[in-house]
Amino acid sequence: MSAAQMQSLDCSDCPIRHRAVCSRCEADELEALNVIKYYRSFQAGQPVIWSGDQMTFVGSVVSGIATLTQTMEDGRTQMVGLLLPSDFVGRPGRSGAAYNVVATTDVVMCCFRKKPFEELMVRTPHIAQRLLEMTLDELDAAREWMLVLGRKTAREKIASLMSILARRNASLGPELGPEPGPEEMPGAVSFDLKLTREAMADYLGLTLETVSRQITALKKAGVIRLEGKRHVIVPDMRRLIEEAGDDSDGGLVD
Amino acid sequence: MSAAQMQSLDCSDCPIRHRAVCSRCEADELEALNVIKYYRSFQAGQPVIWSGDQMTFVGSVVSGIATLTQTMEDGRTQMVGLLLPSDFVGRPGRSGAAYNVVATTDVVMCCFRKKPFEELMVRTPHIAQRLLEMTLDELDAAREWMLVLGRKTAREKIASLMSILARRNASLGPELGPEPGPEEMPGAVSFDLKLTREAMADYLGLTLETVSRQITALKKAGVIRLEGKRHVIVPDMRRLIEEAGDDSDGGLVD
DNA sequence: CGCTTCATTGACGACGTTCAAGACATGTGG
DNA sequence: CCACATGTCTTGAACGTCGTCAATGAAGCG
Repeated sequence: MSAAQMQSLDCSDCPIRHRAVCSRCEADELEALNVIKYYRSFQAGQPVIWSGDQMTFVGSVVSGIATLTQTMEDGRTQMVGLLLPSDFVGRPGRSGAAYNVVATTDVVMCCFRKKPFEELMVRTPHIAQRLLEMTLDELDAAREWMLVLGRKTAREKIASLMSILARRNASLGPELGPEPGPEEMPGAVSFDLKLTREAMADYLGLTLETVSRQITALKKAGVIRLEGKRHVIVPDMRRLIEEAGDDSDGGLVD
Repeated sequence: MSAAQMQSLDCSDCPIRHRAVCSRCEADELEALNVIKYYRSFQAGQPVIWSGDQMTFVGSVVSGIATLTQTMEDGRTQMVGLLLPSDFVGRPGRSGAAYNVVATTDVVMCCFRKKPFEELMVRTPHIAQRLLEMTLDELDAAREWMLVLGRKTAREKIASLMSILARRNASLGPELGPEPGPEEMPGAVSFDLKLTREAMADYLGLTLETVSRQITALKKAGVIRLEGKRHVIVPDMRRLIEEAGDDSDGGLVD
């Protein structure tokens, strides 16, 4: 779906209607958002925002995947966020971007002009409440990630990433995830790996060579299977979670 | 200041009045908070909350330092948050704690009974707004930290930690930070290191031996000086920031 | 077909961990 | 006052994981 095609869509038909920052909004609130919103497309590989730039908008990822990265002067880079559909980009109350946002696949964003959005947020608790909830979720994810970065081995890191992607992919619902292939066991999970080895390395604080080696190792151990380079089949999620070093099943605390 | 001593204090005299979750509140809002609040002390080394436990309260650190940690079954632990005065503990809308919170020094907390606090938050945008702001700040800090964990060398990690502690210590204001000693240069920064080597290791994803070695190395290089084991003097902040691998001066993006 | 991009594999070495011993400070009991 | 235990920190030596450098392979595209 391109930005042009989206433009004609009503919010109530939006694929991320029930998960995005607007999910709590009533009809009149959606209408208020509608007047300050516009859609924008980004091609795979294109930057969405560059660290330090002025931000003229905030918004939601409607489709595609984008990455949030930080870079040191000498080029070392660390991914600090993985933006899937419904995730929010930008920080109200701050004018400059703190991170690089890059479209990893083709991306469509639902953008709100920043100033009007901030004003609207003050008047619309439903938006602020949802944004708080989403920010708290992101903070939890960031903290889980810190354990991965700080304490896990390369192999556990790869298993953790696979586990996260499998879970998030599943939670998008069958219509957004890939169809289960014919040869997959019931209970098996599979997903498309939409990141390059380098992007995975930046996610996990590894080199791309180590990523490649550990993927091969997990494949040889039968923890995952690959179809092509980018489609992953997990025959047994519990096994994968074990390899990730996570004790509990990773179910969310409530 | 003990919990008992705090109990008699009015919110307007509270040392964290202008930074905590209540900082935006008007007099009547403070009064509403006041009826659901109570103070509680924790001795150094004592747990405040254990991961998985039911949370009966949320609240602010009034004085002292606490740590937020995650632990794997085999004992590997990663610190995911360092709680200084005015920082908020607990997540509204969730009943179980996701992390271990441990008092590193003696700690006094201003606690709010969780249920009433959540109800109050719905009616009081000033609280929700401030909480959103604080959560966004924490998310930024977590992301900075991810770069440290994923991409920096042991030496850079230590320098980064020192740099963060020096900065946060300074921002607490002179009355909360230690007095500048007699022999310190103007422009020099100094602070008390209120973490053990092991806590620093858990913060940085290192072993305590590596922490010890790198501190010695920075000392020998003249980047820092030590008075005893726990008081750090930074003769030249720029030098320290260079060692941390941070290009810009670490000033906040606005 | 050559070119580019992405991924795999191997050899080697550095950095940080592991294991172990010892230093130093503080507190306790004989 | 000294002997001894305990907790924190430092230092050394050996090891291993992961990073670095380099060659090769596989897939897509003009």
